[in-house]
Amino acid sequence: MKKNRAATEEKIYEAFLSLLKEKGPQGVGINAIAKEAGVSKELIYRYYGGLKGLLLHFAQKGDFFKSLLFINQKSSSSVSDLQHFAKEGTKELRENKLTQEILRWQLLENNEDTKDLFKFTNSQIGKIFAINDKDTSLNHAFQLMIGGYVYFTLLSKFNKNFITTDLTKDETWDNFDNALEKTIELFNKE
Amino acid sequence: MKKNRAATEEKIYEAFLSLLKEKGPQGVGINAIAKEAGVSKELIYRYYGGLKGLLLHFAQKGDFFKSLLFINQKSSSSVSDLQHFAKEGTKELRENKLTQEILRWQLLENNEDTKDLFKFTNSQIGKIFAINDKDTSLNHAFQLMIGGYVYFTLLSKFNKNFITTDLTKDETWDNFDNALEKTIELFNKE
DNA sequence: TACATTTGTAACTGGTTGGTCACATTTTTT
DNA sequence: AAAAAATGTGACCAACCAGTTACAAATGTA
Repeated sequence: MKKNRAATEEKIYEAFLSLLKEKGPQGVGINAIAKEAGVSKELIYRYYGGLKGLLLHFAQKGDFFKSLLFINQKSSSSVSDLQHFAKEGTKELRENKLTQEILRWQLLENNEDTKDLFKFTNSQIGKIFAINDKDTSLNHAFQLMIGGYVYFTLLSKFNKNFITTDLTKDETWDNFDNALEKTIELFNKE
Repeated sequence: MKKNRAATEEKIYEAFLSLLKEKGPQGVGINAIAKEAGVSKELIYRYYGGLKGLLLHFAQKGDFFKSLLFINQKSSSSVSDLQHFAKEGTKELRENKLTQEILRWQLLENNEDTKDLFKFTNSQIGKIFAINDKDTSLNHAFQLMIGGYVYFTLLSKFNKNFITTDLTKDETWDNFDNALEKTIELFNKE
């Protein structure tokens, strides 16, 4: 057979991304990655230093959130800016499966292996939604609603509904977007 | 040794509850439960029909949310009622580890075994927070914020922070409560 | 007392996990 | 060409998993 380390490393990394996207945190094990990549698992240890090293590589490369980098240029301040960030952010969140699975991961564990990955993800999330540390009711309400958006997005993978709300309908997400927008507006008016 | 089926069944059930509360969904396996109960795992199959049956028993007995039953008497309508439900609900949610782990579970899977359990849990959550199916901005905003509260509660088990917000401080949760309250107020005023 | 039923345990099956090892083959260097 | 280094594979290990089986001991009943 042909031998090509660079290509093999790429196959392993792509297999990891693919599995994380499809199966979530539970799906990324050494055996599963090796099988998906069609390669001996020994090479994962040799080239990346196991799953731990693979995660570190992932965190440093940081090519989740790729499609969002255009946003975090300006520093938000005005109300319409905040509304814009919110709308763009929620849309992206719903479409980016990889990010969703990392966020799901944070609800399951946080050990030495995942530490760096989560740290970087969080800073990116903060930028996307323009979340600052102002101690205002609006900011707290905003964070709560972003958290809710994340929650419902993750929930929708396995559950059709939250109580009576149908998470599969586009209308539901439009309603959430509008409620978020209106809340910002109301807080700003008073 | 002494033989006592009723006592053994209780030991198994308590072991299950204990493991779910401490270790979460990942912690409740047949072997772990049997070990925790100090009993042969065969008995779990014989008395409950395995994990599936144990979950069914749990769902039917429904003694999570025990401490909340006093709430869901009245049907919410007024603004102050909604605020009251929100405040009591969030407080209870933060204190009830068992409920938290079931909610976490819903983010991981939803199969034939867990179906009934989740169904019952959701109806209880709906009652606690007096969530109805009115198609208003306030209702959507409210649901989003309750979702956020659930998210941050689950997140706080493994993560100290959400972006810059310290989830370990009581003050943070007070801020969330106040923001929730104020949002209801603002929506009602306009 | 003798037999049947219930309660309980321990061992075993077949499968999966993460991790390591010895070996073969290809590529590079001398 | 010969030696050395890099690349890749499959087997192996110990630990775990769910589930089943065979058997022992206690309890109930005839």
